[in-house]
Amino acid sequence: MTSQVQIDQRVKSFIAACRQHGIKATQQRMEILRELASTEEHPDAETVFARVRKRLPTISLDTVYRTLRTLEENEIISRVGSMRERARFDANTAPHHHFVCSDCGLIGDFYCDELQGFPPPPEVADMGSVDSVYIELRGRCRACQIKRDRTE
Amino acid sequence: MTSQVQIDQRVKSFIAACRQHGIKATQQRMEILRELASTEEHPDAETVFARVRKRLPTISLDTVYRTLRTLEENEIISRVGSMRERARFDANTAPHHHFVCSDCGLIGDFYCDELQGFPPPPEVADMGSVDSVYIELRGRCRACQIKRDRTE
DNA sequence: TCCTATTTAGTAATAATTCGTATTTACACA
DNA sequence: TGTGTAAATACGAATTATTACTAAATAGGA
Ligand SMILES: [Mn+2]
Ligand SMILES: [Mn+2]
Ligand SMILES: [Zn+2]
Ligand SMILES: [Zn+2]
Repeated sequence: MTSQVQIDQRVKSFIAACRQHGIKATQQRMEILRELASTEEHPDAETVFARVRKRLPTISLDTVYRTLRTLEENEIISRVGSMRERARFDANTAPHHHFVCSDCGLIGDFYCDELQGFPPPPEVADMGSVDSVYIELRGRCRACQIKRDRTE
Repeated sequence: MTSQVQIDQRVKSFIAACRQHGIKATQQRMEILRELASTEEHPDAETVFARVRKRLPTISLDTVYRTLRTLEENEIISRVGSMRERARFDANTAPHHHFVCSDCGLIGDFYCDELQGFPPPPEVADMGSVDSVYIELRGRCRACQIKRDRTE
């Protein structure tokens, strides 16, 4: 899927991005990014650690976690799902979706028929069968927008 | 928003649902459901615990967690966000969404322009500003479907 | 070359959730 | 209306992913 040339290219542009963001293009960061860019399986931190360790035997798990966070903050990689927050529960059984404020954690319901009856694209059928659609709109709630405007 | 009568009705139908599912309608379960049905704020386990405790002072946090899981398994309530245990990372920066197998955790990419440019409904604009759309199709991957067919 | 951000190692802290187990309780049925 | 029993609870302890200390070593990059 992803050729060696493409991966090398990605790492190269990462080095440029580091300069832009003012962070160092360390060996560890480059190898962690290379590992992630080489797979489509969306690995977890432990998996990345185990694989990068083959090439950089002294790397620490701590560095992997720290680096993944740094890369995410700089929007070089992303995280699947909404981990690292506690589980939130919902007794509303009507079909609906959520707006989530990424500053304060507010969760609001909204209803949308178009999204509700959305047909899964054919490429998904190849992967498996879908039994539910989870949709989350992420942004900043009114209150947090105001709060943010005041502090800058 | 939700009237006392409606909440009582919900608890009453929960008792019937318990009979259906073959689980016991305990005081704890009823109060936990009542608490969730009384709010639109999608509380976490600790919050439910704190509130239910006012009415059932001897309830344990463990019971709250266990009950929320039971209610979720019986599809009486739902969980906002992902229930995954470890964070998963992604170096694919192209706009895309995910198919997630709830049996084995497989995560696959898919692309869909209609979803991509989807306009947030007006009720969402009242809540705040949206900066990203997170979509996850949940189901069972090919391999897990086969595995499941064999064991039943 | 040299300054300093970053990594390492190794341990400890957190924090959400789950487990072990003795005890209690819901409820089917006698 | 009592009673037996599987299911559920309470409580503390355990687990697990992740983050936080530290001090000393390393290595980017100007
Ligand atoms: Mn909701
Ligand atoms: Mn992806
Ligand atoms: Zn907010
Ligand atoms: Zn699967």
